[in-house]
Order: sequence, then C-alpha cells, then structure tokens
Amino acid sequence: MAAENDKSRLDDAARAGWLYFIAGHTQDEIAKMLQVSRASAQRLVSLCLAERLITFRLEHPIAACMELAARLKQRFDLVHCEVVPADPAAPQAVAGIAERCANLLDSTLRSETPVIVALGTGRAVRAAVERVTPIERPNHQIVSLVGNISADGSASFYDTVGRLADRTGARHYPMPLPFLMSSEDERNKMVRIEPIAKVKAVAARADLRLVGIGQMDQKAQVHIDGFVTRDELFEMMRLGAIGEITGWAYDAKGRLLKAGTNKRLTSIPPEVPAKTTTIGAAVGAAKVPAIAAALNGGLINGLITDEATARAILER
Amino acid sequence: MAAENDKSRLDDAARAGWLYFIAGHTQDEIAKMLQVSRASAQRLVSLCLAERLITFRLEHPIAACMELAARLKQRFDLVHCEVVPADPAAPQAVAGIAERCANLLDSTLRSETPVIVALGTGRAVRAAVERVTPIERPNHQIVSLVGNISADGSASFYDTVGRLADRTGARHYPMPLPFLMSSEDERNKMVRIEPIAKVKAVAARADLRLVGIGQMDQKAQVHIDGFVTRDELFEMMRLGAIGEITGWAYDAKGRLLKAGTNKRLTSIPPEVPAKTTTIGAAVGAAKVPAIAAALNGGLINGLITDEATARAILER
DNA sequence: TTTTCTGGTGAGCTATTGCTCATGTCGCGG
DNA sequence: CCGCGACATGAGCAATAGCTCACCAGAAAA
Repeated sequence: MAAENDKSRLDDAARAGWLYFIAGHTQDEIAKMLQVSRASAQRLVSLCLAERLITFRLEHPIAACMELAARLKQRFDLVHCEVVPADPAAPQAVAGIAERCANLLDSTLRSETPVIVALGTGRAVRAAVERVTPIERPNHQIVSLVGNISADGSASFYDTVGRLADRTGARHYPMPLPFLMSSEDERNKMVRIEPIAKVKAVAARADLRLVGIGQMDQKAQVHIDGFVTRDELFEMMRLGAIGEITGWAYDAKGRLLKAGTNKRLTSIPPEVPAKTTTIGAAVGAAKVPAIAAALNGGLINGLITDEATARAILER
Repeated sequence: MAAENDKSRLDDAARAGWLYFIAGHTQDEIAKMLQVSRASAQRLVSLCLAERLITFRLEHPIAACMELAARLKQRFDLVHCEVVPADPAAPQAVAGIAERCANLLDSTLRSETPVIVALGTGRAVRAAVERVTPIERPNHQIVSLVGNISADGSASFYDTVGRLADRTGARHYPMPLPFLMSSEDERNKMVRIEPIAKVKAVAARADLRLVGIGQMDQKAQVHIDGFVTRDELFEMMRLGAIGEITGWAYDAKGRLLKAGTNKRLTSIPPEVPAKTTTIGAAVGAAKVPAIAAALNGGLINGLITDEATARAILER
C-alpha cells in the first residue's frame, strides 16, 4: 500500500516535473491539470528534483573548462579529464564533480558486456553513487578498494559499494575489514585470508577505479572520519605525506610512503603507475598539492575537478 | 568579432545555466558571481534555455505512459514506441513528441558508423529537427521522402532535411520536385530522372524513417498547406482515404489507395509492410483513425504519440 | 561625420515560486 | 473506540524570476 502510494506519488512528481521543465507550464497550471493545489504542485516539482527523476545536462562545453581539461590531459598524460565550472560561492561543493562522476559511472555501467568498477573513498565518490541512474546490469561487479569497518570496529561507514550495487543489481564486493590493523603483521595476515584475497583479485581486474583524493593536513578527511588518530596523522605528515588515496599516504612527488600507517592499511594501494583507468575526483584549494602530487606520481591517470582547482594545479 | 562575442556570450549563458540548474543558485547570486546585473543573469539563464545549452532529461518512466507504450508496442508489433504525458491544455501540442523524436534522432545520429535518416512531413517532424543536438557527422545521410516544392511551384516549404543536415554536417538529399505532378504520366517520367532516382535509392537504404501522419478530413494538413486542392481532398475522401503518410493516402485498413492524387504523387510511398524502422509521429484526437489505420496496415512499425492519443488508439 | 539601427542594459513592476505554519487525515497501537 | 504520531494539505507571505520600458553603445549606412 505504502509502496503503491509512493509509486503513484513519484509518478505524479515525474509528470509534474515534465510539465514544468519540458512543457514549460507554471505550477499553477500544473496544479489545475493534476487536480491538486498549487502548493502540492510545487511539492511535486521539488520532489521530482530531490528524487532526481529529472536531470539537467549541460550540452555546451564551456570553453574555459574544456581548455583546462585539455591542458591537464596533455600535461599529465591522462586518459580522461573533466573540468566543471567552479562555484565561487561554495568552492568545496562536490555537486558539480559528483554529477560528472555519476555520468562517467552511468556510461561505464551502461555497457552490456560485464565490467568491474572499483570505488575508493571521498565525498565526491559517495555523492556520485547517489546520482547514478538505476540500470539493471546483474553481470557487472562493484568492488571496494577500502575496508568498510570504521576505526571503533563497530559501525560500518557509508556503504558506497552497496549503494551502487543496489542501483544496478550487480554483484558487489565490500571489503569486510577495518581500515587500519593494529600492526603490520596482523595486516599481512588479514589480507591473505580467502575472502579478502578474492576482493583483491576482483579489484585487480577492474575496468574503472573511481577514487577520492584527500589532503594530509589538519583537516584531512581520514582523520575527521576517525580512521586515523591525530598522532598518526601528524606522524605521516612528518614523514612527508601530502595526500592520500584510499588511505595510502604519498609524498609531494606522488611516491607511496613505506612507513607509518601505510604499513597497517588494509585497503588496496594505488597501482604505480596506474595501469587501469583510475579517475581521481577532488576539488578545493586545500587539495591542490595532493592532487598535483598524485598526478605527478602517476597514482591516477584521470581527473575530475572544477575550474578553480584545475587552474591552481596548472599554475604551480 | 561578432562570433567571438557570441561565443563568449553563450559561454556565459552556459555558465549561468550551470550555476542555476545544477549548482542551484539564485539569479541574484549568479549576477554577483558573473559581475552583471540580475536582469542580465536572468537573460543568460533564459538564453541558455532558448539555445538548448542545457537539456532536461526525465529519468522516471512515467508509469502510465510506459504502460500505454508497452501495450501499443505489443498490439501492433512495433519496434519502437514512446508515449509522452498528454498536455491537457494543448491536446494538439507537438512539443512533447517533438522532444522524443529529437531524442530518437539524436541517438541515431550519434552513431559513428554512417547512417541514413529519411524524413517525411508533419509539424512534429519539423519541430523535432529543430531540437536535434548539433553533432558533427559528415558521413551520415539525410534524405527527404517528399518533394520540397510547393503546389504553386515557386516557394519551397520548410526544409526539414536541410535543417537537419545543418546540424550534423551530413550530406543531404532534398527532393527537388513538386508534391503533385499534373498527370500520372508526368509523375512516372519525373521519378525516373537521374537525381530523383538517386534520392529514391538512398531513401530505400534508410536506417530510420521519421514520418508524420495526417488525417484526411476537412482539416487535412496536406490541404491546409496547399498541396492538394479541396476537390482533390474530397475525391480522396470519397475513395475511402482516412489518413496520409508523406502524402500517400490510405484507407481505414491502412491500404494505399491506387487512385486519385496517389497516382500523381512524387513522394516516396510507405513500404508495405514497413521493413526499415519507420516511426510515425502524431498526436490529437482527430488523427486517431489515421494512426490506427497506419498501424493496422503496417505502414509504420514505430510510433511516437502522447498519452491521450495512445489511449484513444487502444480503446478503439 | 552624422544618422540610424541593432542589440544589450538596468530599473522597477508583477507574476510565479518556495516556504512556514496551522490544520486535517490516515494508519496503528492501546 | 479512541488517541497518537506521521505526513500530507492549503493559506498566506516573503523571496525570486520574468518581463517591459526607456536608454545607451557600437556598428553599419548615409
């Protein structure tokens, strides 16, 4: 019953959205057509937006962004690069790049032949997954590059892989491990056990890796999310860490560190150099050094970012 | 200079549209960001819409429409069928189906391998062509199924084929003939001359035919547009004509008539049964018998219509 | 050089939209 | 059967968007 109701409500929302955005009617007219109050029509339209029943696609390649993308692509020898217009009011806003990441995932997942998609960390990646158009692709595989058990061992954090699998019906491989083990030995033991080895094997064959890039400073996401302690963070910074991909800290030249938390990480390290298509997704002035290092070190061979960040990277 | 200006203006329009629709800012905020007055920001947003720099895509298959489409597809054994929500305020409005037709053309034309698209008559087809996303495909071919010289011999009517070719850079084959010749003999002579034979040959290999469907009554488009006289129209109606496709009149069972204006038509007749993908595009209560006949007679094997029309067709 | 014309601009008004709040309705458990 | 919580609804208001108008700048024509 509730589902029935929901369905017809979404249906109306879609209809309202259609009449509003495509047919160009006012909400008043739509209200009359659908026999509801104007307020309800407004709610339907905004529901349509909220549920992403309708999406906006920018057809026009904004020249400035295209040019930045082309320069980044050439300079760092990337297989894929997208630059979206910056949003001066919210320089950290992830919406723009999430949209493009979702688009990339969409087109990758649309393939009829089975593909393997590997997902890393990051707000952009999470937001992107939410925006993927549902499509039935049971033969695809979605694999996590990072452990999905948080530091305190109890809660599992936001389950990106599961969400994407929901939307595609694909098989998925979360990584049932804590992010950090207590010692190097223990890490080595854990990564050898059967289910984990399986995940690693699938990840190694991924057609697309989509990863966030974190900066290693006081505001490092890995610390904010509670995956590493303040002391661990400071130690890595002392060792030269400037950025992090799936938790793996690297220095200003994009070389993975061989010490500190990197010895106890369970997540799958970036390939050096990146062989499979590995797209980094990140925006913000604070991340510029981290992104530039990842590009220089060949930790990623694709980038989705915004105009301001792209400019900053190129001007270094 | 003008081009430069236009370009940067469209660029700004795209940027404004992006900030408005995707980032969700108000026009006031956008005005501040782009350093223009709010009025200009509003103009940029509406320009963005007018130029179709941004498009809306409805992700949610509206259940009712989907169901109607599925039923039509099964009942008449169609290769393609789309039903868009009806617009109660304008039952004849062609915007909705034009959007879908444009989409169909878009996806057909997006192909890298050369395709041939054949276009018939009708407001929906015309409007669809206007909405096609420009894309550079010089190896495609666009061919007209109907003569583009109007009855009085002077003016050429709306040049659908040319417009579509403009947007794709494709080769195009208009048909440099009057719609009707003065006698059967003359028609037979004309259709055998070299350039026309060439057009017919290309049309025969079309991958997609997109045709309008006209009803044969007092409001027949072929008459309103001045292609056939009132007397000719009435004669065809007396002979049982109920609809027409590219001018070819057919009866209630979808059989092409072998008399009257059909003997003097220069346009390429519908195949019976339709072998290549032939999509009919039409809406409106008045067209229901004509559409139903075309479906029953197999003159078309695809249909794009609206909800109200779809319902009426199924309820006959 | 002056005139005319096209097209862009900001001011300001009105229609449209988004949102809040008080109220109503439905399903569920007591 | 009644009360309770969760929403959905419509009224009404403030914010936002769309539009008209008078004006201006630069290009083309005289």
